[in-house]
Amino acid sequence: MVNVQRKKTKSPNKKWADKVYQKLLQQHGQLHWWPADSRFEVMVGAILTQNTAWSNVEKAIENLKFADMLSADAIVNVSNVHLAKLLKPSGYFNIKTRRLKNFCKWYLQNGGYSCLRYWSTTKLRKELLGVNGVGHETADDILLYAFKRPVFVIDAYTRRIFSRLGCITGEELYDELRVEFESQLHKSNKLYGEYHALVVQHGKDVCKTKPKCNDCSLSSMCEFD
DNA sequence: ACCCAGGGTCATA
DNA sequence: TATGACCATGGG
Repeated sequence: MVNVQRKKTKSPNKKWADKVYQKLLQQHGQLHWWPADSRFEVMVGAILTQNTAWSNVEKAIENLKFADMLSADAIVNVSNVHLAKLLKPSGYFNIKTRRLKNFCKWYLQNGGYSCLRYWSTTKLRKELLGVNGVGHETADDILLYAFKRPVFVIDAYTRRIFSRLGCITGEELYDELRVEFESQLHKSNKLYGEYHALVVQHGKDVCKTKPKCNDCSLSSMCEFD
């Protein structure tokens, strides 16, 4: 008998994800994400919020609502210049015009939510990533908050906060981090949804500055070795 | 005036 | 695989 798989994964209990969640929840409370009136609005918001402050996205979404354009049919049929005007406050309006149309075409071609809801999470993610303008985070936002799939969303705040805590390096590939969080937490779209909301809220409120997190309530948890 | 925000694509090496 | 340029508004 040669070396039996000595693969015990050094630290079986790297359970920092749950501890940090409890801390964040205690500090910020339930946030009830994603803020939107419909699933489709979630999807639109996920695309418009790319590298953009949410306050600016809200203005663009209000424009779409006021113009009665918050539907896939309306978006694919309107001219690019007109759509770009509505999206203007969210920034990158020319690019986002194309991205939003790309997404809506895909959405309609596949029968909309009533058909897509039956797809597996794996297939949905693969197809979403095939839409030009939809990357990992946008796809997972849509999977989690619009399709209610248990998918943990990774964003810049996640990397910043958890690398400061010493839990991760911050250089990991997107899916590596997603799988790491998902492996530590029970598979629940409610949990993942609240968690991501808390991460963003904490990032905006507390861990704003780059260099260090001095006055951070999580700093007491920096002893994970 | 400067920095950043709830990213992603494309060209290049 | 990995780096850099580019996209553009509004608030601090």
